[in-house]
Amino acid sequence: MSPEHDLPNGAEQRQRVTSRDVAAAAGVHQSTVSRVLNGDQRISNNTRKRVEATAEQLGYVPSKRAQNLRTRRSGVVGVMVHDIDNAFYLSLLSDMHRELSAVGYSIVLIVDPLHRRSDISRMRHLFDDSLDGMLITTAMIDSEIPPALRARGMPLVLAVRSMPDLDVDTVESDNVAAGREAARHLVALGHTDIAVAMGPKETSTTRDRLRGVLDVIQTELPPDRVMHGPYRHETGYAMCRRLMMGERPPTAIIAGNDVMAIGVLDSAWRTGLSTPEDLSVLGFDDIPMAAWQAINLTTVRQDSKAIAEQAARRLVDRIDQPDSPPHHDIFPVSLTVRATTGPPRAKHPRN
Amino acid sequence: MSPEHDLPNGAEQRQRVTSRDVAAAAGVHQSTVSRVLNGDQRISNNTRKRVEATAEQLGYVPSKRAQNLRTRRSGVVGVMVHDIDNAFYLSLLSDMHRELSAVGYSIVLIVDPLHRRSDISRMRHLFDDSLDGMLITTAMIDSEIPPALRARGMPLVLAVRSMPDLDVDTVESDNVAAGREAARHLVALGHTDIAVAMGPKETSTTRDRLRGVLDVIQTELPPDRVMHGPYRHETGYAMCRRLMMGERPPTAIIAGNDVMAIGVLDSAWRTGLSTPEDLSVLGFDDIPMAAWQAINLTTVRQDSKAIAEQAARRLVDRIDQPDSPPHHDIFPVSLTVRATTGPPRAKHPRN
DNA sequence: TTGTACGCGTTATCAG
DNA sequence: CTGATAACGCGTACAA
Repeated sequence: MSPEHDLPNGAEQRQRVTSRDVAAAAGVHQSTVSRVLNGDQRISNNTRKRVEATAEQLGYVPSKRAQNLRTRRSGVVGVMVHDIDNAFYLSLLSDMHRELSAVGYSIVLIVDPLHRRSDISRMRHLFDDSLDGMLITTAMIDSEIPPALRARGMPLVLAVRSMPDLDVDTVESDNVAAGREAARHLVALGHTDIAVAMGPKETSTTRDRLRGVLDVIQTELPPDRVMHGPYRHETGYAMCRRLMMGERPPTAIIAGNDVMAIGVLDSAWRTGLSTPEDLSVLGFDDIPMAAWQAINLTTVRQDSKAIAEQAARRLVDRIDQPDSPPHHDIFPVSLTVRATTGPPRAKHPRN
Repeated sequence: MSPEHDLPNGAEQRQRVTSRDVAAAAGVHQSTVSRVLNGDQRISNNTRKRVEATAEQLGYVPSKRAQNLRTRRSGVVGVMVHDIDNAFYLSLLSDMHRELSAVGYSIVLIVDPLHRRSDISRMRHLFDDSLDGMLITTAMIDSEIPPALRARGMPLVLAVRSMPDLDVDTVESDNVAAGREAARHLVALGHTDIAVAMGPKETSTTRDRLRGVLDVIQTELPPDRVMHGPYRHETGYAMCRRLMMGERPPTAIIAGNDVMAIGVLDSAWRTGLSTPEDLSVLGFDDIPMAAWQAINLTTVRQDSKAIAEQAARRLVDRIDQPDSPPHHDIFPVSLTVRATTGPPRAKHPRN
């Protein structure tokens, strides 16, 4: 970026109005102006009115930069998300924003690329003092950033995904229960050959949902029935292709989340399979799109709004009370049955 | 939020390491530390090494807050978007983030609620000096914020939507051409009764696309064939319902954007209509979802990546050169024909 | 009720 | 090549 241009050139016309200017114009001291604007009670109504009037008239707005330095707070929290193309993370972001801006915080976006490891050196700016706290939705089991931030004393909340080895405020769904619900539903329908097309092994969501599924199935899944990959549409697409082109395609696929499940559906439909007759498909999250007529996906609902709001509240509390013991909030999930799951077709060789 | 707690209580343990601490430990003056970390050339290799070593060892990170005050720059730009549930705005945000963070800027999210007017008093924080610039994607023809920001000398770029009365950097698609492409396609297929289910009247996108459509149709559309509403899925859904339940349903609907078009499709399919036999549907943007098998929407593509990147570059330039003349970039669009448009069914009364 | 004085942690200018 | 010193614009204890 350009260095500071030396003094009175073009750009300098728009000098800011400072509290000193207001003070001079109102015939009081700068500190009085400061007091008035901070609602100090012991200011006479008279001067308060006068100061407020001249401030208004001069169009004075206090310098956030100076306030930040002085108060050692910035009123800004970072929210770490992945490359954003998942409706779940979007509404999460939006809900967090509503909750945080209501209490005076702004949000800066920290994008943790889904594909490549976010090394700590590229994230130096998280360690300057520009943020009052961080909300992290992209934690992996072995992420380096969260422990590093914690060691630095940065107020921190993990949302959606947890880290077993890190004792910080965490807000997530009961993903083991989610996995169980999913598997129970399919087993109850009569499926015996279920494949799982999950997200990355290193995430707590994947690990927990998978554990829930295995709890119910009660038997190890053969290796070709368990796949892992990024939480993306195209991952689901590719996994479904691989599974259904194989020797003995499964009768049901549990996808890592709705976006992947829709990728699975997209692939299935494109190759002429119909759901649920040829294949049952089930996701997690219940993003709005899952309810659309054209998709109509059976899924295990996760309450993203509750998670977002609770995580935001926990962060605000943590900033105010850095030393209180961490909380771990777990929200319930619920199965929503729609049109992509049904009994498997009676057994006979497909031609 | 909590006031500053008086001194040496709990939270104060984690005092920041300052350049003074480093200076003391390295046996130099604080200003030397500053010079080393800013890569000043006239520092002896000897002391440079020593200072860098002790800085590293003490875990020193320069205070952004102090830098901001001193340099009068924050390295933060605001990006104004609507309540985020449109994939188009999401990828826009993500692309802008990539481009801006590459040159050292952070992004703070400003959410302009889609439903209620964002009055200027609720947006006071845009006028403190915490932002180096603003990228606005939510401009309406009569928005108050952009002119107010401009009057204050805030570097400003309008992306996606323009404001005819405001002479600032603007980056948008050729929406008139987009409207023409849409109408030409349907007319060529033989449609003569086309309805438009557009976005808000007060947006340049709506206004321009509608103008393009009328250019081609060459006749005024009857009032019941033109509808306006927020750019949302449910708006498209409701409009389709109203249109198709009426006396003489149209044979084609041009929707304001893809999200609305998908709402239209959702409604049509839910009531048993099939596309394109009973109804042709066409959108704008070409969001990724439009290409999914389950949707397969004919749409006029808008190059959101190019717009995002160009807008980001323009803003960076504007911040560096506040007084250069504004640019107006217009990107071409292109029709993508998929499965939701076709010839109208031969005329006979529906039963 | 208000003015005085100082410091938040840097960057930048001026000496030496 | 490096040290001393002055801002940047505010909040706040202390004095009056």
